[in-house]
Amino acid sequence: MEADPSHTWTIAEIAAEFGVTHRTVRHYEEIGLISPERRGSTRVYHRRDRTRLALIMRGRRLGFPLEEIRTIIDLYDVPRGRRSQLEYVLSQIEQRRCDLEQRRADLDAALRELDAFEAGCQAELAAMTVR
Amino acid sequence: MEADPSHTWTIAEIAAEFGVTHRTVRHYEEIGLISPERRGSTRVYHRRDRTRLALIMRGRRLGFPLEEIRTIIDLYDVPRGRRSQLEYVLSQIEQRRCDLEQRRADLDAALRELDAFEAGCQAELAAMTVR
DNA sequence: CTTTACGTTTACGTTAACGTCAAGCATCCA
DNA sequence: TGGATGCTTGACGTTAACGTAAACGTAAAG
Repeated sequence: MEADPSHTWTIAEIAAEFGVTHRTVRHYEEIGLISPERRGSTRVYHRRDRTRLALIMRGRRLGFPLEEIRTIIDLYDVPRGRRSQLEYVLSQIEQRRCDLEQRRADLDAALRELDAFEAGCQAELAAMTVR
Repeated sequence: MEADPSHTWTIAEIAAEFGVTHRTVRHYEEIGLISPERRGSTRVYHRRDRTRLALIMRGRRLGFPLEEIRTIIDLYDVPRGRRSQLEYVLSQIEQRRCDLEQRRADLDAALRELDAFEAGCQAELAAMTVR
């Protein structure tokens, strides 16, 4: 929402924005998911940190453990200067895609079952209404 | 895979089939996710238990906590004799659908980002190959 | 008849992901 | 200047989802 690329945020602002406590934000730093700048002892968050936080939160909504989230978002930051590195990243991408598509298959199956179940309930309800 | 509806399974068979330990299966019983028959002190699993286990495992793959999985699969077993019960179930179904669709949105976003990132990497690789 | 295989309960241990104090600086503001 | 506010670092507590070990029953198999 901020256009200025040099804008920074405090831990309170970041926590409020993502709907978590500052303890949570610090926990993510402890395990190396983010690494805000320090001014003195105070943490200063940049856009890069917000980007990573957003990815973390989405990973959480999807139910991924933080360790797995780390491998995912770190993938976007791996240096890709050499061909071997690029090829490694590409292989990891395939890996991730498989995982995500498996999940989507499960999700779609769950949604279809829910639809069928709802239709059944609606039918029952209609039958009750009639009599 | 078993046609006979009266077929039963031991805990070892069930655990092997779903790729978990017997401790896990017992844990699910402890928290009331399944309730196998008892013959003496020995657990006897029926098709109903397998069905629920399958739902549990899918919930796990989707990253749901067991408590949430319970509310989901119990929904399929709520008595729906009275209109009020049916209406409650239908409202719960809507609730679940919202949740699942939010997840699918997140999942699709993640997949699209992955696609874009892969395309970028492929382009980089191609540029390296050319020069 | 005792070993082996499989089952049971009880209970403490472990890991992840934070929650929850406590105690201490820094700064703003009336 | 003296709270109030906001930030910091410990460090112990908690919940979920099992792991793991002990100690015991039972039934088939050699």
